[in-house]
Amino acid sequence: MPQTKVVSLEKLKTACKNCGLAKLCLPLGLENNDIERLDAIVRRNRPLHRGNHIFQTGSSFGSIYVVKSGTIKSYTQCPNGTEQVVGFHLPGEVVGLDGIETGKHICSAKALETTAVCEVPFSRLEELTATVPGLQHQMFRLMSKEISKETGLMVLLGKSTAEERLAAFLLSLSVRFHSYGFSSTEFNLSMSRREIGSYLGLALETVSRLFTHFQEENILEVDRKHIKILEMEQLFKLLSDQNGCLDRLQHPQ
Amino acid sequence: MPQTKVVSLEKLKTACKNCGLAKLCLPLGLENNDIERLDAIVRRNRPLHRGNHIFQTGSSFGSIYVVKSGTIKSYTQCPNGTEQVVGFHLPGEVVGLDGIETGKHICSAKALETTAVCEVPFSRLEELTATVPGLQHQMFRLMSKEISKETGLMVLLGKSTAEERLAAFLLSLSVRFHSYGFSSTEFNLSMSRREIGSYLGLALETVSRLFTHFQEENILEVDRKHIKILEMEQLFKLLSDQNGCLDRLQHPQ
DNA sequence: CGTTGAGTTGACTCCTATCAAGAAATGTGG
DNA sequence: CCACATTTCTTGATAGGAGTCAACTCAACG
Repeated sequence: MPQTKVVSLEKLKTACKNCGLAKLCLPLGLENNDIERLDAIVRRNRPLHRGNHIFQTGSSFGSIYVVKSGTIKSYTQCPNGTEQVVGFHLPGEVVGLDGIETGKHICSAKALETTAVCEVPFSRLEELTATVPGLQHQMFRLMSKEISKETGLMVLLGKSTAEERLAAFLLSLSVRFHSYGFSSTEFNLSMSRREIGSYLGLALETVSRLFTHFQEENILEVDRKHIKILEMEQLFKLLSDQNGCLDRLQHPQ
Repeated sequence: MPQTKVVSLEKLKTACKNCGLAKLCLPLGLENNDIERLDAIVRRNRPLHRGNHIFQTGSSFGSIYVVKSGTIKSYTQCPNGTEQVVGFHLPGEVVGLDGIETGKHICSAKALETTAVCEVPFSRLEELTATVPGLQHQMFRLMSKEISKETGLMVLLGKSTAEERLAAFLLSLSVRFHSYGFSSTEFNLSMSRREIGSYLGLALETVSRLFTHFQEENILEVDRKHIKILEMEQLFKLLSDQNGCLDRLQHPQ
């Protein structure tokens, strides 16, 4: 049935694109009906507005989420009230893997702007990974990637200066935007200076100063939330001088 | 066959204990022959001496490793020569999950003292997880735990003072030793001040000063590598003041 | 018994947090 | 649509925590 075949290939693309799990199934050469099975378990909820939560610390874990558009911030609330940002999740990236172990989420996740996510019920995903050849391995890979990020983070937060941290952050965003088809040199930050600072272990004032500093050096063009990278090479140089371990900080998934 | 049953239960304990994957199979109530299958794929290599590598950055990934005794340090080498310690792995803990994603290890792992590890060939483990009910979920949990550690690390490295970092480190060791049956208040550090500093994002001099400081405050008794915790409560207090997000920094697995 | 590496301690410097005030943007309600 | 309130961002001044440099002690080891 050649016609079915063609239809299925189309389905693959659209289904994967829609469910946001493209990275999960595309490299596999999944069977057509496997794609459909994967597609079938995905819930497409209505878009989140700025400030809406996907889940909160302590809430019971049931699904993982794939960002389709917008930005998700994951964070924890420290007892003294301050929040610690632990991740920004751009389109194509996965949120919620922290909850598998205990069955409860150990951080909260909220939308920084209007954001669409796909919900993948985890128990149903596990049924699939147990039966669809190769899908299990893809899940292991996905989680391994998250674990690898830790290495880059330790270098960044342990050894690097404020300048290096912001450079690494901007390059990370650049690469991730690019991999999803956006410009790698011009984009809008959906997070505040404070949130960037929290993520990078810096005070918001330091982040602000660095933006103006990078602008003075003609490395960036900054207009509030709008960023234009003028000298990508300069940003890279800021990293490679001290450490080159930052490559794996946050690659696209 | 009641007798077989008893033997198998014994086997469960010894097999799990030997292979170091106790945490992986014990909570499952695995079938007897499943235990044997898990046990069968584990390779028991000869003990490592201080300085021996399990794997190095860039080497191809084939197995994960479970520490049976001793300590493994995982680290990356920065271009400028300095090393960044990214983890210390105590008995019962797993090393090497970083390699799944790319098929190459992104850090090196070496023994800090005489150390015994079990090697679990990953492709064979994957065959098992695909067929043994529940084992897949345990693997997901194990990896989720590693991902969760990231959250604690970000708080620790992003927001905490030197004092808080060392307190968190010592408490983490304490809990992990305790969970494996060792004393929670008295133990030997297998890593140097420099390595602790690298892991915590501090200079070795700072670590040294903090040890003497803690000793002056009668929180610790320090004799070179030997540590005795006198005031566990004081250590906890150092954390809870600023942040209580550090619980999950490094729990036993 | 000299050599080597690890650890301690002191003096000094510098990066970045903190405090503070003003500017710009965003949101709100009449 | 405008005035007011609120938040975000910027910029400056100051202070403190931890890094760096350096000298010394101590233990390990051949």
